[in-house]
Amino acid sequence: MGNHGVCNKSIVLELSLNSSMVEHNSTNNTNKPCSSRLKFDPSLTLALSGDRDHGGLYRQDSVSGGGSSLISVASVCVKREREVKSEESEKLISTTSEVEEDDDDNSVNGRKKLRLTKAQSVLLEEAFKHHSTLNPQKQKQELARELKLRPRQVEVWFQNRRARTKLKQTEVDCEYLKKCCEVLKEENTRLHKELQELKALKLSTQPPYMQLPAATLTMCPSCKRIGDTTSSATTRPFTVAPKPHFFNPFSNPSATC
DNA sequence: GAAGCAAGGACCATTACTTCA
DNA sequence: TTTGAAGTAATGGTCCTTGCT
Repeated sequence: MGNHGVCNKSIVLELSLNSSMVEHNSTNNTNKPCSSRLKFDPSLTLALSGDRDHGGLYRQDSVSGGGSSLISVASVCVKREREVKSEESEKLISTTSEVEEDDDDNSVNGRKKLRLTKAQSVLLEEAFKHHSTLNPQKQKQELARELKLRPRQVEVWFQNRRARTKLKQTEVDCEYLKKCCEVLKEENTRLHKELQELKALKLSTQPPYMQLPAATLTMCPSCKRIGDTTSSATTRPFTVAPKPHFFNPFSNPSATC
């Protein structure tokens, strides 16, 4: 009953901005790596399952005007038919009767979970180390025969294994980003502190007449001058800087203060 | 060559079952 | 013995590519 999926969504959203996100080396070069899909459509990764009814078959429904359920059910039936056919052929390939007995049990509640043996898991892991995807098809068939499993089971195992790998990597990346964030926060705090100190130092070293409210006397960061002291120094010692020299921190977002 | 369609494969989110503390 | 959490096999949906017509 794990809520891995939900957690994963938020993590993926965070990491979609991170170019270091693990690209699954899709040995099947026909398919795009998953990250390419996630990266540019974070809303998709956040969508709940109910929000996903907008593509493929469902889109066709809206065109035809019929209820989406009708078409989707029909398509599921077609798909199921296809799967049954492939499973039938797979059964012919399968050399063990063990699996077929399980299938009979399945008819009771629709799904019974097979636990892979240690040896099977080890062999699958070994295969996964070599290639994270089953390519070509022959490999799946061979592996299935070797493990005395159905090809579909091998396929599913690889899918789940890839998902697990990705989840682990995502968690690692997430930890790394958290650490980065902490470091940046500390750096930010340090810089703010430093700035305050510099400001205080500046005020204490200025002659008393310079210690006027900032609104009346402001230093221009570009020319480092306070007002126009050269021209009017004799008559008016203190003047507010002319407009171009008046520093407005709000119109200059790059300024730290 | 372009368009439409079906099949197949990969990925994803989710479900449901098993195991274990 | 019960229960909740974690692990994981299995399912269903979507998207994309490929091959055929």
